[in-house]
Amino acid sequence: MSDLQKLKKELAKKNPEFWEGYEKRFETFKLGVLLKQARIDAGLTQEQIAKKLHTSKSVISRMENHAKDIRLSTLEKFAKAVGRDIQVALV
Amino acid sequence: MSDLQKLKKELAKKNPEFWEGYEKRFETFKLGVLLKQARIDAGLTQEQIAKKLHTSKSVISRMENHAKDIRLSTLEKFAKAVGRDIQVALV
DNA sequence: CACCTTGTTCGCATATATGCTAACATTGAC
DNA sequence: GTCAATGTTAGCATATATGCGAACAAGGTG
Repeated sequence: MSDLQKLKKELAKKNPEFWEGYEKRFETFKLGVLLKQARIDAGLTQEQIAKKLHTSKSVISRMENHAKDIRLSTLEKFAKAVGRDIQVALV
Repeated sequence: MSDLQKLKKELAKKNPEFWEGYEKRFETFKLGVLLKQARIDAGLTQEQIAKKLHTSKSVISRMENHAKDIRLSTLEKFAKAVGRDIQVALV
């Protein structure tokens, strides 16, 4: 077991409610960062993307911050708006 | 001939009108094939996966046949059940 | 200071995926 | 032929993402 795993386990014991669902939040975080970075790389603001997709900036913000349970079709729309495409793989 | 080509041919034979608007459905089709192949590679039936995920086989069948608007969390559950994980990239 | 841009969050209505059961088709074994 | 295993589809109820407007916060600029 790695040191990180040991630390997690120890902390989970001391403070269960925080570590409940930790991994899930991390995945969300990662994908959100990916989306945000793609948008910034494209040189666009949330509002500009919103306009491209005929929606509002609040929708874009939510996508970047709560991306875990996003639908593939929604993710694809975002990708197109920043001039990219999505690729899904089972690894 | 690739498996995909074989499958296409088989489907075309069974259901000629399937090819109306084929391109529109191709993305869905591809992901469905990916899921099905992953399941078969893992040596599992739809019902066995259903049991792992505490759900029913009809749900699994629908995932493999209408995968376009699947949620990432749902896709991830499927992946775990076949001993894999998902990877999403913007390309 | 006021003002503007950008981004976030909340509440609500709507759209759609998900989960279930039952019926049905197909294939293979006997 | 019957039977069992596997997969597909349809209808319905429920869960949840999506879309929207408004309010709010932070940062920059005059």
